[in-house]
Amino acid sequence: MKNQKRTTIYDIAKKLNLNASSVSRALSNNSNVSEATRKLILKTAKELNYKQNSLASNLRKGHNQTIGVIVPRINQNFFSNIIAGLEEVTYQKGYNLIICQSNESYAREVKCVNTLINQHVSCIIISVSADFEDDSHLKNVIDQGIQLIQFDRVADNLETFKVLNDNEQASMEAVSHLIEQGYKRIALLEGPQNLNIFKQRREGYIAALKKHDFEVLPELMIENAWTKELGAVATRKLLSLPNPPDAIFASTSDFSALGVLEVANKMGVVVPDELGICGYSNESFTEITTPSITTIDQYSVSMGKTIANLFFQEIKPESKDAVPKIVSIKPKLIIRSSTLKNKKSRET
Amino acid sequence: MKNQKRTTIYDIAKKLNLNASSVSRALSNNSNVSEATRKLILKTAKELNYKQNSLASNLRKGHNQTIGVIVPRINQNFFSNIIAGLEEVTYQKGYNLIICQSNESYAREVKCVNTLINQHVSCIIISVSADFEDDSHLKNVIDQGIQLIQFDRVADNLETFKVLNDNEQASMEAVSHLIEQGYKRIALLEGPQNLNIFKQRREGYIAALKKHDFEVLPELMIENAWTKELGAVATRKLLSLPNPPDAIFASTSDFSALGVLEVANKMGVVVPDELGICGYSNESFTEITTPSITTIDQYSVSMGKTIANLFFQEIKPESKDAVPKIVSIKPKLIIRSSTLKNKKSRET
DNA sequence: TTATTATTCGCAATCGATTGCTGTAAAAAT
DNA sequence: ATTTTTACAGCAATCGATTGCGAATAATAA
Repeated sequence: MKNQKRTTIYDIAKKLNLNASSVSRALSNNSNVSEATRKLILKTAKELNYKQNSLASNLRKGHNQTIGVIVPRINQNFFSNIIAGLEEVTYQKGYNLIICQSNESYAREVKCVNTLINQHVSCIIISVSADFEDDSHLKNVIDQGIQLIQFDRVADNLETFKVLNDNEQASMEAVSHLIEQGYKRIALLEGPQNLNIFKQRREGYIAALKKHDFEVLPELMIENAWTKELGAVATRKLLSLPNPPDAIFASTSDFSALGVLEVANKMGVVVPDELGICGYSNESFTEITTPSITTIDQYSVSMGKTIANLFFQEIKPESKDAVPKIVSIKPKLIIRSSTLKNKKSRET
Repeated sequence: MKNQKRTTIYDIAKKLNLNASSVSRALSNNSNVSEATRKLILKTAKELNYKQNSLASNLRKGHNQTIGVIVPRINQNFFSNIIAGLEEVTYQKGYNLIICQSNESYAREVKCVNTLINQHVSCIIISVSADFEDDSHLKNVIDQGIQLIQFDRVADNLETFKVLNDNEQASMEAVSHLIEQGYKRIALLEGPQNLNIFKQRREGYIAALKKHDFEVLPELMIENAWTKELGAVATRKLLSLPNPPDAIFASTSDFSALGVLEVANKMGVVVPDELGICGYSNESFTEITTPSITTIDQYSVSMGKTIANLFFQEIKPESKDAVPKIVSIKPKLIIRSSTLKNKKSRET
């Protein structure tokens, strides 16, 4: 209870008339210690309630069983699942996570990176913030000899390990699905275009339209609509067009899709008959709205595990020259009521 | 890019023909360095891309700007919000968080605690796991001179700082609300009773019943029903009783309340007319179910901030003898459609 | 000009654990 | 019985930053 100093290997050594080096060896299971003294050391270590000082150990050994993680927001489903997945794997390997959130701020992201560099983490896993500006801070990570893994939102030009969702493919599938359901004018709610993921989703949208010989109409593409509120605003605007859309693909998030749904319900626009809605992320609530919302699952927990395994299997063993690798995970379209225009005809 | 050694204060010192101590002083803004040399040092530090080694610094200074957090599950709404709140405050104070999840396992919780002790964190913030056994590992934290703050699920007998929800009060209000709405037979879905929070919620339930001269019926109290699936199972059992309940308080979580709702909908039991439902936690989905679910908001993000502030304001300034303090936060009953039996009569 | 004070900087110990090297004693081989 | 090998433990340097103390220089006062 007192703030007295913690017991060190020297305390143990002194008590046993040994040298600290022997204590260290005994505790780290190195050879060069007789079985008798090892047992003695372990016993007194327990008696004195010895706890290793990882700071000293890591300083001396020059490396750290710690991985830094930087995400925009910890309490966003996708990211908290990623972290859960990461933690699952890293824990088993005896590694710890230091977690930071950038709060979608570039300045703060830079600070987080620097803190983690100072901590001598052995790897930084990052998904960049929304107002991402340039990648000099990430370059710095590499320069300092720290492994870097980017996921989901990445700096495209930087050659690092990356774990990505195939956003374009997923987006294309979603829009194709809408087209197949018979929707004719499909609107797109977009996120900030400085983030690669939103660019890709836009491209998937365009690709799907072109593939089916649909026109790409700029007035149906609304930028920066990635909260529930902004989704609602965008929907009101879209539905009041002279020629309104009959489907909305909220490529930004399920939250904006929820905004769309609420406005539609309020305005008496029947979903899915008069308006199809598709979200992105498979947030838990999409399953239980009325109607339930079609969305895209990103396998976030398993993505977290993938990232961690990438580190342990590919990067760590030969930290000298692991070739940066891009792992692409194909998200899955989850089809629910909000886009099943043909449901009735099928059911009968 | 190379794995060459990082620049240290010695490198800077050598380049400028100075001593490392001066470099250290310059970088830490201590006095005893002339303005000229300080500027020179800062300049070359930037040139050489110097990054402090926090391991060395913390080892020498004997303390660590790091706080450890242990939660059962990172990707559970309540906990990820707590963490977000914590991070918000600690970041501003220049502190880092090391986050671990116990996965509801006591053994793993103990390991997490030990890791954090080894890391010499200055504080451990914990919500104990579901199969919590005894508090010796937490006592150990205190013995090692590390501050301990428990929140939500706490070891009652251990005198530490605690930040709690007033579960009993909240539970009582919820049940009272049900009674006022005219429900006559109110069932309770309970969590594991070795966790204080569930005990308190049970007591609130009983207190409310007694207050309104209702009988406490053991057959209406179902233990261990804290997932959606278990909630559904419990509901089926309850509704098939000869004298079934007309309201269910899922005191464990909104997820079990959701299970209740789905079973009711499936069985054609009208909510809220024939069955009232109240959950716990104010998960985001409770707002958008049909009908929306009455629940209890725990102010999780602000609770996280409260915890962090407790550390910085009360504990840190005088680490010698801060008197353990219990902060109780009153959760808020959020009344929604699932318990508004009187809605129609009111509206007319 | 000399004495005193204030600045600025270097020296060296320290935080706690690790590890290559050396020395000694015991065990094994000759 | 002597030599060689092995096992075990100690010595001391090291990781990088911090800090009390003292020395040297510059600035100020007398």
